[in-house]
Amino acid sequence: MSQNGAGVNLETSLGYLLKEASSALRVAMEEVLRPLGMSVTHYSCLELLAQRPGLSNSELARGAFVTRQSMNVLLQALERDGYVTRPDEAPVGKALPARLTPRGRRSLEKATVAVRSVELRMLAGLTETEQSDAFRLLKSMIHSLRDSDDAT
Amino acid sequence: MSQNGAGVNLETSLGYLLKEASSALRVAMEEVLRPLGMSVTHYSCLELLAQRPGLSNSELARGAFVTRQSMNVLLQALERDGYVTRPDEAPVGKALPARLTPRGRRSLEKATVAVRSVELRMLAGLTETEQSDAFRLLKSMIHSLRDSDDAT
DNA sequence: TGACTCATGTCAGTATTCTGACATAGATTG
DNA sequence: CAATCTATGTCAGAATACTGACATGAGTCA
Repeated sequence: MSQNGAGVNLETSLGYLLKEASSALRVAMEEVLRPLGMSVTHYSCLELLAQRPGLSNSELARGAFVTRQSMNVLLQALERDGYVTRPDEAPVGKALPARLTPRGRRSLEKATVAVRSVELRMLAGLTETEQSDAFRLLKSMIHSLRDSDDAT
Repeated sequence: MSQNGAGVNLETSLGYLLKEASSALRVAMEEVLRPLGMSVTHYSCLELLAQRPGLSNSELARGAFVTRQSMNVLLQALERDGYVTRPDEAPVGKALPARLTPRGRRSLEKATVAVRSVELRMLAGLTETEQSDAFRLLKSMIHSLRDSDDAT
């Protein structure tokens, strides 16, 4: 149409499409989590702790793709409300291993069902083969982006 | 490892991987845009206007995946700083068609080059066929997610 | 025509995330 | 052993995006 020479055509840009897909996923997740009074980061934190008990604040932050400062704010709220517990002293270093309380686990159960339904909906039109293709392609993109993060 | 029954295994979840890829892309874009004093949303707005001159605030918001209120704040700043112009009166309805000024176009040029390099890096490990596969698969996921947005 | 619905621009306040900064614990290195 | 580096937790302030709300213009419909 216009200046297509050095531009990034949004219609054909995989980056743009990636952002669009991620946005659609986030919206869909927020939609099903809102009735449970839970944000996406909130859910991510609980899910991470369920699958990898004892993760520290910084590890949770990396797993949820936010800064450790942001995760700290969330974690303190979750601790205050009794969804998560952390020891008063670090067993080693400064990292405090966090764990779900029974209440946290209970809260997560409903959310997991809701999020699972969203993921299934997203994959509805894809065959098993296409799903593993998508997995492999995304892995490759992530790897390429991270690789030369320093070597800029 | 632990409770894999009804859970969403993060290691094998396409949703999680999608979020990871999108996060990596955002980080990489912020990295190259920061020296230009430009945020991702800022760049998205200019790029959208370059490719589709005359888009309204609401249309730009949808294209950049933010609310129209957020885009309005950005757009007013861009207008104040002389990157964008909007007519005082709407030619039809209330929508004000925005356009890049020469200064906005000049500012975008450098950013486009930077972002293009990120996108190329992301696709470095993929063949042409794999890229169109990724495109098709992402399109399918987006469609599936949007389809039943209302029918919840 | 008049009531209704819908999309838009915009203001205000809230919430969330980020950047900057500091102190501390462990590992590395000379 | 001392210096340095890296990672961590945490506080504070700034930036960014969001929800809520209101008024306005255009289309629909009875």
